[in-house]
Amino acid sequence: MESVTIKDIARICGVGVSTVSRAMNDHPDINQETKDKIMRVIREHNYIPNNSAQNLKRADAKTIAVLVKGISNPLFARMIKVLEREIQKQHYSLVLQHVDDRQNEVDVAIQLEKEKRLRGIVFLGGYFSHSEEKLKQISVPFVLSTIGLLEDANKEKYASVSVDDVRESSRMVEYLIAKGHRDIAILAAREDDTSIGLLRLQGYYQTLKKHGIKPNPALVVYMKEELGPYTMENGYAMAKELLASGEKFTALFAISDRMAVGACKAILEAGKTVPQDYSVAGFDGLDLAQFYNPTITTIRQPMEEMAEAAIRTLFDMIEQEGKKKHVVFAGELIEGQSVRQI
Amino acid sequence: MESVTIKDIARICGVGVSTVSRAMNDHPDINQETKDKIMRVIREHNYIPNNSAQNLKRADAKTIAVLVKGISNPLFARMIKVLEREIQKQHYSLVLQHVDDRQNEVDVAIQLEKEKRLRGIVFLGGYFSHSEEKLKQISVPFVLSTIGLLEDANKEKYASVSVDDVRESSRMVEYLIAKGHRDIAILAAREDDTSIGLLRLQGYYQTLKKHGIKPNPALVVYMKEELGPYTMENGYAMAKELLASGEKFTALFAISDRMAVGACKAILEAGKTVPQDYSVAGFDGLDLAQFYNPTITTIRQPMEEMAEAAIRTLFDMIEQEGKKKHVVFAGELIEGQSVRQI
DNA sequence: TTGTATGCGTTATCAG
DNA sequence: CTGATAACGCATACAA
Repeated sequence: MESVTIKDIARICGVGVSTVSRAMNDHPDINQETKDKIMRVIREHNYIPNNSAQNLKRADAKTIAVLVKGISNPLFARMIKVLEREIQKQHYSLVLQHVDDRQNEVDVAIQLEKEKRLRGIVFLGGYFSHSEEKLKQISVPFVLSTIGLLEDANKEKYASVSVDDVRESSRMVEYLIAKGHRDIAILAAREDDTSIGLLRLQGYYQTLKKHGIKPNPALVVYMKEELGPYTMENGYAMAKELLASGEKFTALFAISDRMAVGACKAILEAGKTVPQDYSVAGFDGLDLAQFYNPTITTIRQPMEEMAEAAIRTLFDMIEQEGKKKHVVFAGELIEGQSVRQI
Repeated sequence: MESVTIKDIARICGVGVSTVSRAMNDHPDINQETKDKIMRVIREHNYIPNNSAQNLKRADAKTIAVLVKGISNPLFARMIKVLEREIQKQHYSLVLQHVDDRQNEVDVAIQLEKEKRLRGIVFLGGYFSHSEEKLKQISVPFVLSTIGLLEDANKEKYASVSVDDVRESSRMVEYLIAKGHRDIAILAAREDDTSIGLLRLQGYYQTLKKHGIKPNPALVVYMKEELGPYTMENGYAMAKELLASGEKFTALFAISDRMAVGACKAILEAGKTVPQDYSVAGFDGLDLAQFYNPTITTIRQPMEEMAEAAIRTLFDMIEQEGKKKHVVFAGELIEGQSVRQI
């Protein structure tokens, strides 16, 4: 079952390998007849060029890579669709790479850049507090998306597209306060989180402070490490714990929609209802929020627009070594039925 | 920003390239001192071997590929986790490939097999009515999972792991009938579906027939092509249409949990409730079914076990050109709160 | 224990 | 228009 190579094709056709190569790659100076013949033989023999050899040789493959951290994150599915479309439109090819939870996305990027001849990289998700030294190793333009950017990150190295997680989180807490809530619990990320989870928590604290509400540590619940991050399951466990603590609160802000849904289940199991007994708010704007009953009040992140901005920014950087833009999108508060005025 | 190659490392260390290669690949016969030195230089210079060159050269990389069709399918996330773990345990490496909706998964597999030196392939999802000729081109063992296998498929070529979609669908319809329902609507796949969608629909028809219930074509709703397959959105639109038709029914069987949730929303919007006015059943056993309110009665597919069986079967085939097993798992009916006795 | 040389499958650069 | 042939970066048989 040995693979057929370009040499085999050349031999069969009685031509040189370079002619076969020309036929395949639509080179201009080749006799149409020989080309047709070669292409026919290629098809007959199911010949497919070895991609590794191509990558090794080709000066420039016009491919851009999309690295996705957290394949299960439903937010990304929509972004990937957009990226696929736009990249194809620019006649680039796309290589989609899944990054394992344990893997470092920058390492993967560096590796991939050696392997394929990348022109640019889009990072989706992941935590981005990486060393200057590591970042320096990736030599093509890259843009970070939906990643929490801490203040001290070295922003000259790359572009980014995101929402202001502090501000959006704040927006939601403002809303809850405007609805009359003062005892607002939050289902936050892991205590050691340094990414969007931390930013959203900061937004929470800032807004409470602004309104003269003293934060109650008992109302801040951190994610369970042993459960999947941002999942319904985790939100359920967190809310369960919160309710069991007996601490008084009227609103619950979950930093993801999935956690919000999990929390709702915990509340229902406690014999309470949403929003009569507890108001619940989420974050992300997944279809889940809109289809759940009651619909979940949430912050919608404009994923499609963000994906478009990300890829456009990347192409700008590729075509002209432009400065690194940092585009910040505004989220949108979607009022559902899960929050009530008190 | 030119890449550093093995030659550079060799030059810097004052040794030959083969020595560097030996150092990296843990070859036995190499002086520990020179090895240490080489490894230090490698680290200092952030050298990473070019994977394309390795693939081109290496006789055997012990890698197995997992091809996933439909990245947004939440069922697969759990399977992939298992596959990652098991493949690592066998000291193989895993390459996870996303297959676009428009791409043919067999083509992708053939391509990938040329590029990397695959030892085996796991297909997750996708429609599998492929030509004998195409299948023949993939020369390593492969196993299909959670894919609707039609009767006439040539099963000698590959192994498979799945649930019996006809039977499981039938199981649910039996259950609904036992609960006193006779006017059972179904939210099915696209009318031209030839995969699991068709099988589940067959299970529905068979069971109705068995119980002497004449199928009512008005109660069979097909997926909207313009909306994502198996999504909440699609289920919502389908149920909306069904309700608007005015056709009488007491139970609604959606062939995916997400569609079931979408249907619930449509029912609620019509001013009705689940399960008082309409009973709703799903399929898949996602966490969504369990967290929705009411919890959705569904057929749970044992994804983890199926993934384990799939990879074990694959390794069996790799190690000993064994016969192609076709493992069929039983689903489990999970009773939720969305179906009532009438 | 180490270095040199060859080839993996392509593409690109040259002469014909 | 076409065909040798030299890279691409690495692993390995073989020679030292």
